[in-house]
Amino acid sequence: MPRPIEINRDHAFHKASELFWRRGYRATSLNDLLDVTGMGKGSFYAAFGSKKKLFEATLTWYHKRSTAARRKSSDNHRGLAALREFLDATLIDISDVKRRRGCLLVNSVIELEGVEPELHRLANNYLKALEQRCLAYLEEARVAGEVGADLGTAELAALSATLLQGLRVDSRMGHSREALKQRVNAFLTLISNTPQTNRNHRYTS
Amino acid sequence: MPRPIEINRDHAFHKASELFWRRGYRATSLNDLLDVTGMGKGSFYAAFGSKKKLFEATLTWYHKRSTAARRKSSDNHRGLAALREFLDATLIDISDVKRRRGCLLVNSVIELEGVEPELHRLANNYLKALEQRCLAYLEEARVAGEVGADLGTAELAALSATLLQGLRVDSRMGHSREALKQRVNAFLTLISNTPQTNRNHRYTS
DNA sequence: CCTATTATGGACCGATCGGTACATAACGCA
DNA sequence: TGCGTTATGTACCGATCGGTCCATAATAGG
Repeated sequence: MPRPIEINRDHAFHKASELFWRRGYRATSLNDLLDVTGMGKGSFYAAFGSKKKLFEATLTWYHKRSTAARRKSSDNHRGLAALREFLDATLIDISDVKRRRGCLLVNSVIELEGVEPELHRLANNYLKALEQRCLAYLEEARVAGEVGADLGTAELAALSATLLQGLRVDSRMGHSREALKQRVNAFLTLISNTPQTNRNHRYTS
Repeated sequence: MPRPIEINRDHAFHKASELFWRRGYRATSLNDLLDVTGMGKGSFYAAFGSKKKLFEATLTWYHKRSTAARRKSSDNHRGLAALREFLDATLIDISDVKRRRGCLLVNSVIELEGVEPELHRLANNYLKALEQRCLAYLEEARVAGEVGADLGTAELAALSATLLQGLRVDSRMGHSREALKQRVNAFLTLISNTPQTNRNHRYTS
């Protein structure tokens, strides 16, 4: 009886995420979203409710998508190799130097803190999940004896997550993919298996 | 003859920087700036020209100020100790967990890339200067034999800069000062003097 | 065909944006 | 006192914002 639904939500999320990713939440206007999705205003509000709700849905869509991509590429590895695949998969996402878009989650956390609390919280939660992934890989690596650093696994996971966030800022600064890869390599070299004897001292405070 | 100038530009920069720092460039309206500086609209435009120009001036003011603060605290140290003071001084700036403001330069680079090219470029340049400072300290440390990592000094400086940016994202995410300090300590432990023998392998690609 | 239901896009809304113009108040000096 | 200069606040501007409304187009079943 009714006219069938024509909108492709997945396509809309894809297009919207590109826009939010590159220009941020506030700088992306409703008209921009209409242009890029090809929707009319009526359809847009019928389908998504508001710009804010679309952004929430886009964040979730983005997170699921990139999580699936990373999982796929690191599934066949274990320990440090899996961590490396995990980091590399992230680099692919963020290191397009022409677009300089960084990471939608980091961008959102930075832009929206104190301005859009709910949106900030959502992006923040997704971002924190990454540290847990790092932790899982590092625990495997620790057990396998691949980790030589004289540090707790949780500390290493925290450091990895911070590094990952720094890389996303680097991307936004325009650094090349090679530069980012070099940083990842340096980090992995630092934490990989090294002897524990003869260490001079350990910073504590 | 004339009515004396009452504007305190330094005070205005200070107040404006707090606002831009916490809420970003676009989310800070002209009225917000007028409220916080106590200026009238006429005085504001006579003194600063536009919101954009005020932001540029505020960025520069902020950079000079924080550079001076860091220089002061690391001037009496050399090598790795100086790097540590440098990182700690940055933490003091960004790790107020109640305000979660992160770093004005990083926030601006993220928010304004692709939206306000000139402002982005300005913040980007100031941010890149930090890597040079890290490099200088690390070169001193290398000569003094304090660096044990099997990596080039430039690679370490790049990694330090990336870590520093990651810490600023952490701040925006609401991590506590202690959590940030732990990450700094972990990093310094990683790069400080360790034996070079027996290293398994080195990541290259 | 006709009818019911939904998608569509433009007209329109009030609010807010950054910025300008200007009349007025406050002040130092002669 | 009066003059010259500057600060101040408000009225106002056009543009744009997110969001609502509604007349119209499109498409299914009867």
